[in-house]
Order: sequence, then C-alpha cells, then structure tokens
Amino acid sequence: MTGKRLPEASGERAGEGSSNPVVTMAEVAERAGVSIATVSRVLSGRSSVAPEYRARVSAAVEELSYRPNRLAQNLRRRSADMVGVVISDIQNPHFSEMVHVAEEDAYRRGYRMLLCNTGESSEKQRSYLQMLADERPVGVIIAPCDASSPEISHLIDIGIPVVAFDRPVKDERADAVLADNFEAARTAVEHLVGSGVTRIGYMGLSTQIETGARRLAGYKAAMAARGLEARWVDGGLRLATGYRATERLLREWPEMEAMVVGNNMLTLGALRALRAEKRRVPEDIAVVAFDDPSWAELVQPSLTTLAQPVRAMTSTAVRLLIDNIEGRRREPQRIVFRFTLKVRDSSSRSGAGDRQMDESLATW
Amino acid sequence: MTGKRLPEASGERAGEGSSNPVVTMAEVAERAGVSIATVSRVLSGRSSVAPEYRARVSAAVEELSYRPNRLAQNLRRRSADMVGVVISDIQNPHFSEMVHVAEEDAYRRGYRMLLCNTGESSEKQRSYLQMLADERPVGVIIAPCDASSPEISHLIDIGIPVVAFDRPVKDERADAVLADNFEAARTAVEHLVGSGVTRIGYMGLSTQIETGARRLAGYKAAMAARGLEARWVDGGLRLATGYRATERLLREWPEMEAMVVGNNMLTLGALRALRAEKRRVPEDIAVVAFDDPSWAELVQPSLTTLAQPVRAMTSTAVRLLIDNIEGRRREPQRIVFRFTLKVRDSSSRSGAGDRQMDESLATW
DNA sequence: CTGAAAGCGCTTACAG
DNA sequence: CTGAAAGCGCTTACAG
Repeated sequence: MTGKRLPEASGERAGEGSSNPVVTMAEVAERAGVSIATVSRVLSGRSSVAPEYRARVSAAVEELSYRPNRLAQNLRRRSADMVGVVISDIQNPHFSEMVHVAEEDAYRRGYRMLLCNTGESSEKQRSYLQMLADERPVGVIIAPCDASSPEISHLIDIGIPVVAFDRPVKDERADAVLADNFEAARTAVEHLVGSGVTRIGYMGLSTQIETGARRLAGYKAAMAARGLEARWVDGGLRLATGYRATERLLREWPEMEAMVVGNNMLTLGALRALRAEKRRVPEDIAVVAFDDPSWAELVQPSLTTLAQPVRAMTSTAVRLLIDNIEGRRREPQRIVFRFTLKVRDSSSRSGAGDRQMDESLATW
Repeated sequence: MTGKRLPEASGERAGEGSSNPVVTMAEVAERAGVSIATVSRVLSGRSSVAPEYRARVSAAVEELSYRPNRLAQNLRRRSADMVGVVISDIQNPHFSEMVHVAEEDAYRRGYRMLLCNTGESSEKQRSYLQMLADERPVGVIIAPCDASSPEISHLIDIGIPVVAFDRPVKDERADAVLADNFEAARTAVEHLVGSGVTRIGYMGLSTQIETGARRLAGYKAAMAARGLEARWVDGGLRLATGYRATERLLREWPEMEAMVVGNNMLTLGALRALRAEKRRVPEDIAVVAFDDPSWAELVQPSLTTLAQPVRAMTSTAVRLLIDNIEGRRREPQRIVFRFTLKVRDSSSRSGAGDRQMDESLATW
C-alpha cells in the first residue's frame, strides 16, 4: 500500500433526515453481525443459513431499506437481468402489441426489457445486435429484417439465447415462433373465391421481408391451385408505398374484383387509394387484409382481416427464451401459429350493403 | 492467500477456430505492452496518451476485436448507459410514436432504452420506479399516472434526473415537456362554435389523469366564456369505456350537436357508439378528437383532430435529459407545446356531405 | 505521460 | 452452516 487515498465520494448523504440513499451489503452485514457472504446467501436464498442468522439479516435489510446493487450483481453474474427485444417498427400495431406483451411477461418473471427498433435497416440491426452482445441481456427476441446477419450467431456463441419472432433466422440454434403466412394468404384467396370473385390481386408487403415473401408465395400457390391468374405488386412497407402500389395495380388490372393486402400499414394506403380512385368496397373491389388493428372494425365498411395470435405468439417466445435461460434447455424449437380469418363487410360482395345498412346509416 | 482456487470458468473458448469470445482489457494491455490503465485511457479518450502508446493500443484492440465489458463499466461508473422510459400504454399510438422517437434519439447519443409500461396503474408505476432506482439508468422520462409517487423524488435524490412527459410530476426538480391541453380543448370548442353549433358535449379522458383533467377544464372554461352549457362524461381510458360513455352522453343529452373527444382510443369507442345509435357525422353530431392517429384521415368522414407535436416533444425531453446527464445542468425547465387543429370533414356541419361526395363515393 | 493499486458491490469456491 | 478472500473487468486518484 503506497499512498493514502480518499474514499471516492463514499455514500454522500442526501442531506435530508432520510437515511443514507446508498446502503451496501457490508453495512447490512455489520448491522446484522454476520459476514457479507451470509447476507448474500440469505438474499439469494440459494444456500441454507441458520434461522437465527437469517432473521437477523432480514431485520437489518428491513431497517436499512437495503436494496442490492444490480450493477454489481450484473458484473458478478456476467449478465444483465434484461431481455433484448429487436423489432422493426414500434409504430406498427402488430409490434406494439408484441412489445406490450413481451414487456409484461418479462417483467413478471423478473426481467426488464431493452427495446431496439431497427426500422427495417440491416445496418441498424447489426449495430443493435453488436450493442446487445455488449450489454449482455439474458436473452434476445428478434423479428429480423436480415435473417443471416452474423451478429445473431455471435450472440448465441457467447451464450445469449435467441428466439426469432415472426420471421426465422438462419442460425439453427435459435428457437422460432412464427405464423403460417403462406397458409393465411391461401385462406384469404379461398374466402374470396368462395364469395364469388376470381380476379383477385395481391398488394403485398415487401418481399425483402420473409413475412412478405411467404404471403406472396401463399397467394400465388392458392391462385395457381384454382387455375386463376395471379397478379400482384410489391407495396413496400409503409402507407405511402402501399398507396402507390395500389394505384399501380388498379391501373394495370382495371378488371380486378378483389384484393388481398399484405399488412395493416399498407391497408391504410390501399384504402385511401381505392377511395381516391372511386372504387367502392366491397361492391367494386372486395378486400381482405393481413393484421387486425383496432380500427379494422371502424372503417366503413368494416374490414375482413387475417388476425395473428400476437399475444400467444409473444408469450410463447418469452417462455421459450426463459426456459432456455433458466436451464430448462432443449432442442431448438420452431412453433408455428395459425391466423384467424375475421370475416367482416369488406369482403362480402353480396349483401354487404344491406348488412351495413342494417347496422348503421349510409355514412356511418 | 489460503487455498488454491480454480479460475472460475475463465474465458471458455468457443471451440471453433474463432478467437476467444471474451477478450479482456488485461489481454489488450499485454499485447500492446502497456498497463491496463493506459488501455483504459486510450479507449476513454479522456486523458492524453503518447502517440506511440495510443497506436499500439489501438492496434491491439483491433487485432483482438476487443470490446469493453459494459457490465464492468457500469459498476465502476455506478450507472448503466440507459435511459428509462415509463409510459402508460405502448399500444396507444401517441406513446408508440413517443417511444419510437425516444429510442432513436437516445440511441444516437449512445444510450439504450429500458421500456416500462405501467398500464395506468399506480402500483405498477411504483414498482417500475423502484426497479429503475436499482438499475441506475442515466435518466428517466416518465408520463406519470401518479404525479406524486415518492419514488419519483427518490430517483432524483439518488442523482437520476427525471423529465416528465405529457403530464407534470409533483417534484419540482424534474423537467417537464407538456402540451397545452387546456388551450387545445378551448380551440376545439371555438372551432365548433365557429362552424355554427352550440350544444357541444365533451366525452373525456379519465380526469384521474392530469391530461384528462386539463382537457376537461379547457372545455368547461371555453363553454363558460361563450355562455354555453357544458355537459360532459368521463370516458375512462379505453375503447370500451369510451363507447359506453358516449352512449350515456347521447341518452342524457339527445339534443347534442357536437362532441369533443378526449383521446384517440376513446374516439374509436365514440365513433362506434355514434354509428350504433345511428347518428350521422357530421350532420347530426360534429366531432373533434384529441390525437391524430394514422387512421384519422381514413375513417368516413375524415376526422378533425387536435394533433400534438409528439416528435418535437420527445426530442426535447431526450435533450433535456441528456443535457442534465452530461453536466449542462440548469434550472428545472418546463416546456409547453401547442396542439395543431387539423380540420377535416367530421366537424364541418355545412357542406361536409358535398365535399365528401366530391372526393369519394357514398360508401368510401 | 505512465503504472501499480485501490475500489465499484457483489457472489461463490474453499476451508473450517 | 459460516467467514475470509478472490475475483468479476473496469476507472481513476496517486505517485512518479
């Protein structure tokens, strides 16, 4: 020991009558008359401690309002008590709901949520995954915009389990919670065919995104199976691109009788375009849309949708992650959920007008 | 030194040819032939280091792909490189947008986002604030459902700055970024009066929430100033309660000609109730709604709204927080933004029908 | 400018 | 069951 040193800003008191805001385990130990190891053991509950000691420690913890320093625990345990959630767009109601449920479930199990929004940029995704590798969350749930970025494998390499949500990832060690987008698109086509139309177009989510690619594939397969001509446009990711894509589809295929729309943001664009082009729904064009946002019932006519069980999917993802974290490890799992077709007025060519009129006036 | 001990799971190699996944600062120091203090100094850039040493360290960092251990940094610095964001409902588009912008701004400045969703429960808010005190984020942005919970003051006591968003907090040491809800409600009333109606009701956000209380107060003041009778109902927080409150208001005041609605979730309920009661908008009831969600233009007729500058408000909140964190501290600030009235068809009693007909067909 | 050392506040293997 | 001590991987005041 060479020089005397000042204790660095040790426990600066709040000044007020209140107790010291930064109580340490050593102080608890002193008060309880035990070692800090014993305090730690009582708090963790993972080793047995004599009842008397246990009581004394509990009392001291109580009296001092002691709270363990998470930062120290994190360093020791080499991991932060957080779950990383990587999504592409928090403003998409699909992900808002997912984030809501994930946060709730994680919190209930003792973990916090670190939220990362990639905006569908591979660049940002890489940067976030790199950051997550540094922050050492206990696990990561990701709806990847780039399924094969090496940072995903790196997370798994360093022991951070990954669950893919909505969209698969390349690395086969990751769990995956998906929805059957292919089948859902097929269902939409079958429903429309069933209501008497055959010239069914598809205005889809960017096929750059796995979800978009699967939906398009399902649409094409269903049309082919029926011997119908498939015609589609790529609607990108946002309202504005959906609007323009819809215009294009209408221009290229004026005889179109129905359309399947690739997600809820695009639907906002599609509906505006249809209105601008003076196409009535469902009389001129029947519509079935992916996702089931809260306004689906409100628009006029109400919207037939393909709803994903987002709550169940998210809870499953969190559960898979935490099973993995807490050692109930198993083979990588891949769980696929089904969509539900919610038939409302936008897809019923016949009688829709009447039904509407029953429920409301012409305008509302 | 008493007993020999095993190095605890020291740097378990990945097995693959890849380099050791957990490189430490000591290894960088060794490789560069300097002390770890020097490595730290080079990396932090906060002290001057001889150019040659600097170069050697940089090279070693590069060669070993060294990344500092955040968990260790956090313990040393006594704070995690995160911003806590506490909101009431991520599924409300108002907060989705806020979270989106907050995350983006924070990330750009080098901080991550810890997201906490209280669901308007004071209980949950307390629990989250307690948790945040443990996690030691560099700062917290909160839209409080309980302005006076002592945990807010506790955060400030322990040196974590707090910025109130949307709704003020009791503790005067916190900054606040607010919108002028009182004035906005007044604007809505004036707009409706200007379009020729006088029997204007208010279906409002729960007055338990500061925002709701201010909006109601603004409505009442505006009505009083005009010598008009104010009649209102508390619409709670959600679509379903908004629906029922609207029904109640229509029953109690059948002569009502217009209504101001307290937020976007309630609006979904109000519009459904109006439709169920067969009241046409705007012919029977003109509507002005708080918030400007993406579907506002889509519903038929399009919705006149009071839009908050959410993006600017959020960026301001993040900036205030980070100024505080990075030492550009000043007196607590209180910044109030104004709403923008977006006049669309739902509030124009005269000519609305025609205008609509011009832009679209009867149904769409 | 540089290094040796203390210390952040915990957890846990070791010895008793 | 319990305590002393090492160690998690950094940052920084101190001495040179």
